Amino acid sequence: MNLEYAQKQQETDGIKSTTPINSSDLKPCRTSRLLLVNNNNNNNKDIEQQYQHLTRFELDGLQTLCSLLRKLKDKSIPEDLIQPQQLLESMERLLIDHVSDDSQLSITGQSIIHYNYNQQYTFDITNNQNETESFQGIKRKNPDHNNMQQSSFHLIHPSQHQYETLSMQQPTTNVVTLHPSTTVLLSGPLASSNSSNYYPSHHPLPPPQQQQQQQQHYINNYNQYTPTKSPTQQHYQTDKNITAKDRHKRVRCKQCEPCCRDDCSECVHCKDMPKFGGVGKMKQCCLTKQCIAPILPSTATCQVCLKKKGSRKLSQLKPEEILYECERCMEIHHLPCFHTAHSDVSTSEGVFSDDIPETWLCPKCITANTPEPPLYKLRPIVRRTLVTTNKGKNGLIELPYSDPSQQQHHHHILQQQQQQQQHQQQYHMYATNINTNLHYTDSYEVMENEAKKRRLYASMYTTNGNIDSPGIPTNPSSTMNNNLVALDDLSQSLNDSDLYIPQMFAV
DNA sequence: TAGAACGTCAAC
DNA sequence: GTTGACGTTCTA
Ligand SMILES: [Zn+2]
Ligand SMILES: [Zn+2]
Ligand SMILES: [Zn+2]
Ligand SMILES: [Zn+2]
Repeated sequence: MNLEYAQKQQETDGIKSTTPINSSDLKPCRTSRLLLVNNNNNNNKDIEQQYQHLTRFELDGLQTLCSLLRKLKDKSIPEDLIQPQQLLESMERLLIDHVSDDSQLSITGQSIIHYNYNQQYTFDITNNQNETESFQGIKRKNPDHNNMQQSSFHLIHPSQHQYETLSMQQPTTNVVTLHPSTTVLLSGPLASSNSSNYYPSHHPLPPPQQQQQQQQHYINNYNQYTPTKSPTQQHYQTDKNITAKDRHKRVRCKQCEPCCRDDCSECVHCKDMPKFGGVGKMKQCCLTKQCIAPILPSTATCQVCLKKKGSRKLSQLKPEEILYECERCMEIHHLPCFHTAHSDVSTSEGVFSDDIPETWLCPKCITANTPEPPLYKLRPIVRRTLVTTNKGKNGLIELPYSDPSQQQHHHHILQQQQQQQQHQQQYHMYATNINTNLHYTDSYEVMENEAKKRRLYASMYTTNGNIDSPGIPTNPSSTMNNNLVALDDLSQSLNDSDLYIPQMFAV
């Protein structure tokens, strides 16, 4: 079977060389860019029974992902991945199963991401008004294996003021959705897997009638969701509504790996700096130390309660104290404040970003179906992060050698962070924006710490270790078909120039 | 349209 | 007040 797939691939002459990017391969659902699997939820049976075709993007991306992971072998395996080999094999089987998929049939307008809501955990927290409310934390992992560094909390049903537990279920089918975004057009393979990973907090299946309407909507408005130009050429109606004033400034996190670097003294921005003999006209930060996790400034203000973010670190904040900026409408809210102000928006749910801290897609914009702005409309610092993750070949950006003492230092910081997080767990079990606080011990880990990568892998399986893969040998060298890996060598294509990106995306 | 320039803001 | 640099406009 692997051979068959490889042969078909040869017919298409590979991903990188000639496979055209067909706009019809783009799926309308643009917030679902993460790799997820169907589960056992009874509510989803009707969906499960339908065969889900994958797009060319999804297949190409998946194949490239498999290819890259194969090459990495035992390196850089996310710690929350229980059975990486089985996962990889499952992905490769998936490729084979879907090799004959029809891209046209993959456009259904229906979400194929589903969750299990069986398990719920309730916590009592105190909100800004010192009133105690019941929240329910969403967890991605099996509680037994869960630690807070890997879990996330997600807002659901704003009107209900609830957080709900989520647990990925073991897949019963190998249906995977990996929706492309416009950033795909800008980047190489796998861009769709890490461009801007949002994970939905709660996604109840709409009633059939609503589903049909939704589907019809996508069909009727397909062009709206299908870029026919490059992202920088697109113009959206919402452009006029969002002015510069709505664009709240972001500042560097001072914690991510690039932030920890020194100025390189060689890039154009460094050369312009007075300290390197320049005249200081450009006033931009060094190209090699551009932050990949820009945060809201301390002056950011909740639109409802008007409280400022203040100088406290994100890790010190209770969940209800964290400000979130919507990537579409640019509004900034505390979650409870959003509930209060928009209790009418109950048909949709917030979706949180794994890429940019303190960022989400607010229920209002989801309900309003606000189109995703083109990349060039994003704030440069945010755009940079999204593009950089793509530009970095699936996040695996090649980083300069750092001496062991430095690594020890960072490791120390990491340990401190973990202790702090454990302390925090005792009070806020679902407060986990930790994933956005990037700390690292080596160059690979820094990228892995970006939750999008980890979740991409981890979401394939549950953490209970009960992975159903009978008959699948685990020895990669003997069972893994190298034909699947033969298409490219991403690490080979990495070089220093990848670290430099044009101003359009760099600044 | 990409890169240069600069007003202005955030951090210190 | 000073420094760094974000977001936008300007320009070739
Ligand atoms: Zn530099
Ligand atoms: Zn940073
Ligand atoms: Zn507020
Ligand atoms: Zn919004």
